[in-house]
Amino acid sequence: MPIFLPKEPSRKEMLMTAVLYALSDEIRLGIVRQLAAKGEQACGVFEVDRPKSSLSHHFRVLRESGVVSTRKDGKTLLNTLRSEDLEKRFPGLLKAVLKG
Amino acid sequence: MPIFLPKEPSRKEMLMTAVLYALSDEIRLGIVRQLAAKGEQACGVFEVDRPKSSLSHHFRVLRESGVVSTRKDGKTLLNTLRSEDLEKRFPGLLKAVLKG
DNA sequence: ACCATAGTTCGATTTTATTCGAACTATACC
DNA sequence: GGTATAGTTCGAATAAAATCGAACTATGGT
Repeated sequence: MPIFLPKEPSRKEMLMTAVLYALSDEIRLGIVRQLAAKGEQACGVFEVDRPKSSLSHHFRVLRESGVVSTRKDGKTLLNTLRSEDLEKRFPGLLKAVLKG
Repeated sequence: MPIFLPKEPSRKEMLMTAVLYALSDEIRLGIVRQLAAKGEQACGVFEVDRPKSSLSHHFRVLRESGVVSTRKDGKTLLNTLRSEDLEKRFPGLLKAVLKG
């Protein structure tokens, strides 16, 4: 089977509850904060006390909710925060979450 | 056993992840929206397609995270959104959630 | 071709949440 | 005291999430 990155929802498809749920976990929130601080990052750079299969699960939750976008770049997957989409869809939300 | 309303966290004790989690459920988010729109409300006025034991569970999650405060008034429990505490602790968050 | 690296997917297990009925507490009213 | 109302608590069942190792895909380098 080929690798399928789960389809990322369009801006309009983003659900408030799904976004809040994705952000309601310490690990995922940590990832989001780091993406906000450092910009595009590969999955592997996150120092999380979990095996990569677990990390991969958390990235999937972030992607499926629309919080993070992922693109392939050679051997690695580069993740970005969908700040602009989030801001358009849920104005002020991401900023408030990142502040806290 | 006496009825214990779970202790509501102080402003400082509120956790971002717990608040986001509490808000990440359609039923609870509906309750929060209605409280925001109509102010203090008894548990019973919410028209939710769930038995009262389930509703009670959702109110508990809202209370324990700090989103809602509950006071007794005779026979009923009156719930309020802790808007001010939330705004102080997580500026902009509640407003952004209610907009979406 | 071979090996290493990056990350996903699968499958099984464990943990955590939700759900609901039934029993309970507390208050109000007659 | 008895009855009704409001909502909680308990306990058990179900559902959903998280966790992790092992197998896998894809790419890059030698």
